[in-house]
Amino acid sequence: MPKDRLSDADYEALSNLRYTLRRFMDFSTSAAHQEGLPAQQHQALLAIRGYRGEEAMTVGKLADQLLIAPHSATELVGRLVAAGYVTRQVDPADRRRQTLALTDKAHAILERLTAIHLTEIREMAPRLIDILRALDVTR
Amino acid sequence: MPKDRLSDADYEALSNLRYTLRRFMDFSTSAAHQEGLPAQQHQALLAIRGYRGEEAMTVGKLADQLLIAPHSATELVGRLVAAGYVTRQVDPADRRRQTLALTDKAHAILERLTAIHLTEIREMAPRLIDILRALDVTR
DNA sequence: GCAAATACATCGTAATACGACATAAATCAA
DNA sequence: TTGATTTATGTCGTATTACGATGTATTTGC
Repeated sequence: MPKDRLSDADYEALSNLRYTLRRFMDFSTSAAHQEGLPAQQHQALLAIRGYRGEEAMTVGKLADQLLIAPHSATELVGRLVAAGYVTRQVDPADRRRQTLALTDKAHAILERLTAIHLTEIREMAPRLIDILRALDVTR
Repeated sequence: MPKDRLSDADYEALSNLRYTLRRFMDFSTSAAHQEGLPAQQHQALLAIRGYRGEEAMTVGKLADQLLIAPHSATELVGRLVAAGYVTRQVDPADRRRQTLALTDKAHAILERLTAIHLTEIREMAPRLIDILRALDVTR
């Protein structure tokens, strides 16, 4: 029971959803760049900071969170360490693992970025919910 | 009145939001690839199809929709035309403009992709709305 | 009818995720 | 315990794609 046929309104609503998401992503990328961070590095910092409150993030778990291959996470972390945003140290419990932590510099930047993101999201949310409703209506 | 301070829960909720969005994007990218389409080409087809129901899309308006530079849209359209998904012809009303239209092949693929996207969105929506609520609660 | 603006196009470049491959540590079976 | 397997991370070359710089054609404003 997928449903009848797709209407022009379906395509339009889906297109609008993607446009809204793109604008959010674009806002986010710009905000990160203004803080001197590539978007993916910002996401890495957020994933580390937001990981179940405050558990120990590792390279592999970061890869899971960001939906990238483990070795891509390795490279990303390498850039973050080089830029002074993250420290990496061997996990004593399993010496194959590298635990990651944010530096003060990263905490400061991430706080600013998170604040403006919350503001932006609160502005975007009603529009987003309207679009989701439009898509569900056709159900 | 931005508000007090950011809590662990704020970071976690924002991180969860991004993770949910990434999974949707990842789903979408994979679905497009299974149809032989790079994600950005899929978005272009959707933007052309969904543009206010059925108006004439142009290279420039596509750039606006995709939030890319006009010349990037040119290149993207070039790839779409080469792959047989889009036809491009001079707009008689303004011969600087190129109007874009989908081929039957593109319509067929886009219909399949849109159908499964709607299904996926309906599955994701409740989770998404919960997260948005969590972010607003802290308001 | 000419300057400015608009729309699209071309080419070389840079960023980054990936594939292929490699290393080290932990686990498990005999 | 040792050796095979799995897990976690790392290295290097490559490919994709958006961009900057720049160029051409068309339209518009005065």
